[in-house]
Amino acid sequence: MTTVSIKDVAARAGVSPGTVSNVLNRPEKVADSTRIRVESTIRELGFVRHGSASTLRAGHSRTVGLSVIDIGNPFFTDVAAGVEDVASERGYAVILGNSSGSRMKEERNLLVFAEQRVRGVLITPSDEDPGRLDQLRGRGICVVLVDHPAERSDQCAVAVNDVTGGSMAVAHLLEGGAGSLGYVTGPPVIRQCQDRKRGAEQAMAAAGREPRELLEVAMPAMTAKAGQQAAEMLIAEGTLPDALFCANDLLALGMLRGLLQAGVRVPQDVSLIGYDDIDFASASTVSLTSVRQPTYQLGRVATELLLDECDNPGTHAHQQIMFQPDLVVRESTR
Amino acid sequence: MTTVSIKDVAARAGVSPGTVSNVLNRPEKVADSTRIRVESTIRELGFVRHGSASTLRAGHSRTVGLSVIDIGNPFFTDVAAGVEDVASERGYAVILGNSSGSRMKEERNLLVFAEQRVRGVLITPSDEDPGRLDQLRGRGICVVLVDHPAERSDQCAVAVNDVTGGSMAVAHLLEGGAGSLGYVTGPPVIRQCQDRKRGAEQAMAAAGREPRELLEVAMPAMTAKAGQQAAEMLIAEGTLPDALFCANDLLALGMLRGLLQAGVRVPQDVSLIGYDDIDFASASTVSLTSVRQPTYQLGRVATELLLDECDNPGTHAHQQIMFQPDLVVRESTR
DNA sequence: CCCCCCGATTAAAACGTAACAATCACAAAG
DNA sequence: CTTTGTGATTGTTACGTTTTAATCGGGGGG
Repeated sequence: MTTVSIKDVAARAGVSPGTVSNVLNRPEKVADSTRIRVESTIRELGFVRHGSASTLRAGHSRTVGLSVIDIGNPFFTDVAAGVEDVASERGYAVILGNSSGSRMKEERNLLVFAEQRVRGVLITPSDEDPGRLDQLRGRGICVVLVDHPAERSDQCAVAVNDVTGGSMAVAHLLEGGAGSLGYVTGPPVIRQCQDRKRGAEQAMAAAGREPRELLEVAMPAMTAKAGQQAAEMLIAEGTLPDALFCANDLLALGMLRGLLQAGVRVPQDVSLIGYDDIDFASASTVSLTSVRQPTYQLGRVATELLLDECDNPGTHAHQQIMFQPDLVVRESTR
Repeated sequence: MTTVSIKDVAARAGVSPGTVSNVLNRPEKVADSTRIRVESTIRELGFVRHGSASTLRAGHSRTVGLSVIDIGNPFFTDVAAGVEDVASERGYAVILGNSSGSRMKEERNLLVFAEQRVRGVLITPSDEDPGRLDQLRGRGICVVLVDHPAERSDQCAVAVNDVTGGSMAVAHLLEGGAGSLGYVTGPPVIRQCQDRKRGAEQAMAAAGREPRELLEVAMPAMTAKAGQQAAEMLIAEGTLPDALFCANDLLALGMLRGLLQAGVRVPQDVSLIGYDDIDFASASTVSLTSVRQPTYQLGRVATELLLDECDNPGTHAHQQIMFQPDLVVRESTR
């Protein structure tokens, strides 16, 4: 019940609190004999440093905040895995915030990060407003954008080229002999959705097709359920194109199920391509052609940039990194 | 850069720091007129409470720690969603730790929790050793077990009956006319795996079958990849039973893909049942029969118990809650 | 033998907030 | 006019750590 403090350790080991602090933070400053004695006292008493006191005094903590759009999407859990690995290698803890695509929840998470005085924030912003992020930077909290390109050069950002990815997807569908094309997407405010659409249109233009032919179906969520609803809708309306590009794999998997349930064969009747190449894409029975992103790397690199910025504010050079996606062809496309 | 403190707000609003603190923590104690004035000054100056200072002074924080075994498993993201919803309703933030099944990582996460002086910890323990948890309790940190029954009555725990679940699964396979039966599982140290196996054996005994007939295939991980490997192994060895019970849906989905790739028809040749009923279970083309758990509820209830224990240490009565699972029959079983 | 220096250690002063007792203003009761 | 009560506000102290400057104890050079 009574928590043991640095003073208790000091008293027990016969040294001053300052020395215990040194053992904890700059072991090289203290003589080996005392260091060993203090360390064993720490274990003996079960002392655990009071992170808050430490943060208060030091002015910053050993934590970073990670704010993602949908923790239920394997894409983001993979990113989070990369973040966590790098962070824990460097002695940082990760506070994970899930915005669920809601601006309000995102703001609440950022407030928590600010209260906790996290060292830095990794964020996949749910909209384009940079105001909140500048506010954080004004508080001395570094911010790195994840899966989002930087509009400006005074910040770090790690992204994957979604225009290229969209273009690759649709080019592949056209190569397969697609006649009519559809793009199944999420809320249009999401940048990823916009960019992938832009890429899709470019690919159509490059193939001498009229971009406006691309039938857009925007769903309110980017989940498997939404994908299945989209399938039912297209079939009921009789507007089913013979090639479909879904803005992520969850939508595509739902679409796949909806199509098959209605007796539509994939890929014979309809070609289907997803985005992200999540694990389940290859595990679905008609395995899903998809656009792979270096997801785990995205998290790793973003975190490395963030911690570099935190630890070397003087020499740090902002970087805007843009990865390229890969097309992974499987069974769901002709 | 310069952080604005409670004193700055006080000076600007013409009150004492104590009053600002009251506005923040006990608004009812302060006159409406001053409260409004202080609140607007807070907004004007962009003041954000220093969580660490607050925690240091108050002796505890407004955060809870959540330690899960595999954040890549949708089961746990669903649990996490329940946790987060309740926590944020009550003004708590969640620090998420992923143990990846590694005891060392789990310990590191718990250390972070202890350093952060979280108010309480929700944990799906990766093994049966209660030592670390008692240590936390010794520090005044409440602990609630999630998806794990309590061995003792001096703690809260929320679980789902895995013995019943395993039994339901195998009983269903037997009803479908299963001849030979297999159980595809993860590391045997995981309690969930053990309990589901026990249930499976009970169901066999109840049907007059010899429990030892159950072919156990233990994989080192509970992922789709591992499931597919298990399929390849069983097929290569020629020991494929005609009914398979997988310890979770990820294994089952991998198994499904492995079987279909090898030309084994599901459910005609092999009946397949998973566990957890994750979203992807119903989205896979041969939709997966599975054992559904009230996953989101698990997270919600556990968090409610935890916060009750934290906030009313006097009147709190420990509870051990055991939910019952449901069988969800789909296409993958006869 | 004195002085200086060096490494090791310590004392003391913050960091920003919460909580408690003390004070204040003021109105109602006597 | 004094007392009492009440609600609002303030002053002060402590939380546990880090950090800086100060101190200590010797060893070596002069």
